[in-house]
Amino acid sequence: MAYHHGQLREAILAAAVETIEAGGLATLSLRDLARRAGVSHAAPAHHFGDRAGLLTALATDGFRLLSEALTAAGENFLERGVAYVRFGTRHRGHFEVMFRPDLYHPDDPELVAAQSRASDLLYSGAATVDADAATTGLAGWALVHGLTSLYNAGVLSERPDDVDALARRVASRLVR
Amino acid sequence: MAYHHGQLREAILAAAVETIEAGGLATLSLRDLARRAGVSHAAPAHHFGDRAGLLTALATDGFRLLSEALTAAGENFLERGVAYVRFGTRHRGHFEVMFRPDLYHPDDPELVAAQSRASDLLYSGAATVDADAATTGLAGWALVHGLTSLYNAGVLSERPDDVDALARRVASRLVR
DNA sequence: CCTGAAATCTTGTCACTGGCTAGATTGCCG
DNA sequence: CGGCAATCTAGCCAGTGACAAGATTTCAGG
Repeated sequence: MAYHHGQLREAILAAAVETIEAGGLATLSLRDLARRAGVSHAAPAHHFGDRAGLLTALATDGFRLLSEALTAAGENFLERGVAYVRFGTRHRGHFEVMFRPDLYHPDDPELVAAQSRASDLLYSGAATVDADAATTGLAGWALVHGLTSLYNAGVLSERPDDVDALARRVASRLVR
Repeated sequence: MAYHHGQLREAILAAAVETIEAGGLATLSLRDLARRAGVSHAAPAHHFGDRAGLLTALATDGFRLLSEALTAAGENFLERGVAYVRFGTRHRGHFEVMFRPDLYHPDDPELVAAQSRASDLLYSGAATVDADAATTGLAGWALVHGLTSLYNAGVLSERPDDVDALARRVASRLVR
């Protein structure tokens, strides 16, 4: 067994996402993550500082993944909304942390950069639909964000496996 | 000092809401609530069982308050949406718990009753706007839920004190 | 009034958690 | 190859949720 793990940071982050998706944020324990990675209980602190530091890194990863997903969806406003929902439901672990700034360090430079990049991608495209881009952009964001949250919470009466189709159908109400 | 508190259950619930709104769910501690109420650390367990039990009671109260708010808003679909946002931002403590079933006992009878009552109020009214009431109702719910979540998270660029006006303006995009 | 059962609350304990400090080990750069 | 920084370990502390056993109070029924 090597003294140095080598990829501890990545291993911890991956295990954290897995844990959150399996049992929710409440079951996330730094010590458990350390055990799973086969290191001592204080090893994660070196990479993340504290629990909030770990969640900061996780949220940053999330915003980067979201930017990728939005970019890949193209310029269409509706399709970006669908991509948002797809991202939020496929990466539940990240999504659950990203919009809870009280859990992490909201001033972290890397986080802020990733955040504003994703935000830009969200609002751009609203201008193609409506003159009042600010309101339309916000309405679209709210709709897809709410749909994702409710879907992940498991409170929707209809909860199909095909999230794309659901998102497209619901979001169409806004852009028609 | 009386041995019996008398209103311990209500006192704990009120203190819990206050704590959540002040510092988030992470700072909520049963022992701290007990200290604030002037009772021993094990007293809350008698009323709520465990932490999840306390949050179940809190969520139940939240769904009842939501039903009241929706009823008071009248039959209009848009105004019910505005009332939803107003409720969620004014009762942040309740709202933060209500849609996280992993935190409480989702099968609790009283909770389920309060939940379905609120759900009925949410979806009724959608039929007045659109033929496809299910999709329209879901779109409306998602929009106001997302707007509330984003507002509470503090991630909106525009974050006016007049939440009603913001909600009305944004939600109008859906029902026009 | 009074008595026993039920409700309410206390004290004590346990395992677990996050954070801190001091020190051990390793990789790497000059 | 020597020393320095990065990485990890070991030990400790206060705080937490859950549980068990027992004390106090309330209250209904005789």
